[in-house]
Amino acid sequence: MTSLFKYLGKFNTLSKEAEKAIAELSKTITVKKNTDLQPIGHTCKTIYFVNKGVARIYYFKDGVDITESFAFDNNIIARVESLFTGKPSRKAIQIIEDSEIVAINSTQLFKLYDKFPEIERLFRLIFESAYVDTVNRIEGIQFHTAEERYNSLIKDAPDVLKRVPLKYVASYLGITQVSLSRIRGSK
Amino acid sequence: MTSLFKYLGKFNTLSKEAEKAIAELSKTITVKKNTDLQPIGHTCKTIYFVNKGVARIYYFKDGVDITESFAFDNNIIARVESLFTGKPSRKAIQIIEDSEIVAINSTQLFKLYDKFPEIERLFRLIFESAYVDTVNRIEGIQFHTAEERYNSLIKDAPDVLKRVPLKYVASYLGITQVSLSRIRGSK
DNA sequence: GTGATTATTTATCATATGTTAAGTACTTCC
DNA sequence: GGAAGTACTTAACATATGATAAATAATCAC
Repeated sequence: MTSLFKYLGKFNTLSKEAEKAIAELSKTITVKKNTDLQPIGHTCKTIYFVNKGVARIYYFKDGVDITESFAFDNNIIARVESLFTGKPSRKAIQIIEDSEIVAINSTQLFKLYDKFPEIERLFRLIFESAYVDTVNRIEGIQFHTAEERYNSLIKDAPDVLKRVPLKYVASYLGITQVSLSRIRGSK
Repeated sequence: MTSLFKYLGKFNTLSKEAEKAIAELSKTITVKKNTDLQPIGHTCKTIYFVNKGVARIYYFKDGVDITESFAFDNNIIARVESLFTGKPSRKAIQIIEDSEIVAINSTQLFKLYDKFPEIERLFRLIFESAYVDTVNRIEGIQFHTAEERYNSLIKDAPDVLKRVPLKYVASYLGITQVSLSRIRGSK
């Protein structure tokens, strides 16, 4: 769980008591590739930290599997549209390669906010940062061609292409797998 | 400023002292149509609340004016990608019709967070909600045709079309104005 | 109110991406 | 290690949206 606290420390410095409180409601699990951590239709009550491995959030649009986002080593992943609303999520979290994951119980975590303002601040800062990433992503989706999007993925996150099946990358980029192959072929 | 506190009250109940503290660093201004509240290149240090009127966030992509988002009566608008990072924003906020705006000094507001955890919580909840909206918007952009996006805009926010020039709506939907006209014409 | 500017529509042609289908390459599992 | 399934590519055709240009409509300034 060391790397979790190293990650959290980048957002806010925590007291020993706060770290202990978070550790108490977290547990490390190893997960086999292709496993769903949480199924579609379930209300999200867990924030996951990818210690080592890869995960993605996905859902079905007209029967087609769509990847919303990826998380690699040392990053957090959660279905915020359910986590923050309490509504069931239409999305699932899937593990893409054999991974080591820290599962943080969000119901209990949110209860800690009253006792530990430093923890509330920590997660405020984490999700503010994620919010900024999401706002920036809209720009990338809306006003770049698929090829430009693919090129900047190669540049910003070359790991994705090595560790994630292309079919998942395609829907993440907002195109079909066939289009992605065409773009790759034209190089 | 009454409607601002009515809006804030939907997210978190505030003590009188907290309300007073927020009121002290806010000021109501009337702004003429087509005015930029804050120019491009400026680091965002203000959160705006639209008391009455319409505002939008926009930027230039290859010389073309792109609308990122709108805010109507009784809503908040801020360039979060600058507000939360401290970096200069490539975006501007423009007033679209003569409006009454409450400007909240964010530098001072963030300082209140230490003294008033209830204010930190309030804005955490506000931006968590905005984050969820943004995540949901990606889905709309990425996997619906321009026509579907236009139809759901009519349905969810008919005001937009009445109060906002179509050229701004087009880039918000991620298409050119000519395409938007074609879609409207085909009905 | 008239002219000038700005907003919107319509038409034509170009192009990126989608759809379907088939073929090849790679994995997995008994 | 061979069969079966899964992942990826390639090709041909269809279609939505972009680009450019020109026409009309609405708004603004004096």
